[in-house]
Amino acid sequence: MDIEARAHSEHPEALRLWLRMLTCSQLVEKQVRTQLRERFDTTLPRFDLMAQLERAPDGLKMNELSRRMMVTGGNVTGITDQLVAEGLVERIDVEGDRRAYRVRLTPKGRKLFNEMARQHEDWIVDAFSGLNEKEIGTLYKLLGKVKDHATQPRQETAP
Amino acid sequence: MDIEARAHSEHPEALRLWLRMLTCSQLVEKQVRTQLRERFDTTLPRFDLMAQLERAPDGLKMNELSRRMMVTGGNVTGITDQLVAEGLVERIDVEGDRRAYRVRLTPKGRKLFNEMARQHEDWIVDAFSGLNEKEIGTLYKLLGKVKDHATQPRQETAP
DNA sequence: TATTGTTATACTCTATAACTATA
DNA sequence: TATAGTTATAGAGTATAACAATA
Repeated sequence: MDIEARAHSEHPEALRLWLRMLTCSQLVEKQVRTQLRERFDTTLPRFDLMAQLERAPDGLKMNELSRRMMVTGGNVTGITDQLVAEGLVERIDVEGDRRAYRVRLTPKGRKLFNEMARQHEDWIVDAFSGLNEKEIGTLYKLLGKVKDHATQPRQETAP
Repeated sequence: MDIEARAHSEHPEALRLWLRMLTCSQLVEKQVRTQLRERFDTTLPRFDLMAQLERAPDGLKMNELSRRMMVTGGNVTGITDQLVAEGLVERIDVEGDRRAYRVRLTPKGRKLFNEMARQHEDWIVDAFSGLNEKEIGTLYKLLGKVKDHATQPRQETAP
């Protein structure tokens, strides 16, 4: 097969799929951003950071937050500073490594996050209410394959 | 049923699905943005605008571009200005309405876009290469239902 | 009056790179 | 030297609102 024609136009389905996925994500994301701003005067990255912490009762180190949020460290510092100033999260010293912190929710932060999360879930359930349970499961499973493939360390050439 | 408990925690699958979809989109989008910057010194909104025009040989009016790109008009003006300055798109007067333009690709813009689109397709095919054809089709169909539901005019109350 | 498009502005989010302190 | 985190900076991306021209 002509090497130049390798993948071109053989898989237009993948392209159409991507454009549709992007549209769906943007639709839902816009809705969530707007609601977070209007109802809680906050932003998606701030909500995301608190959501990460909600699942980690002992808190997370900055580099772990950075990895999970898929943004570089400087940004996490900025968002954390805001949330600390509002008393929603706190920095805890790590024993045995005076360079590192763990960031965790304060009781106030946890309470606020729970309120936000409850409404957030409603918005999301509404956004996906065009699907039945089985379809949601199928979508979840297929996206899992996409994620796994994209997350796996690249190994383009033969072993 | 208790109204407060209406949707809460009854559909955690929708929430998990959304978080996974967001992750997938961000993974692919980050990859695309990086490649567009490194290889073509351009950005995703610029690419998106050109992609919209590529499908409209006669060009699109600003408000139509704004709607399709899901951003407000001022931003479209800014991106269009950049692309006009580089000779990639042009503004054409609309007969019968001296307020409006149509924006369309120049031959130079079309040529460049075709090059970008070919590589873009490779990146996308690679991103979804963890799925087989049937799975891509299923995913496409399910996301179509999500999109249709989110796009339909809201009608929360009874008719 | 309503619509098309532009201008001006402000803010969030982001990556990069230089930096400090500690390991 | 390497790592954890911060600071400083610049640019992308966005929404909002006021504005001009035309319908």
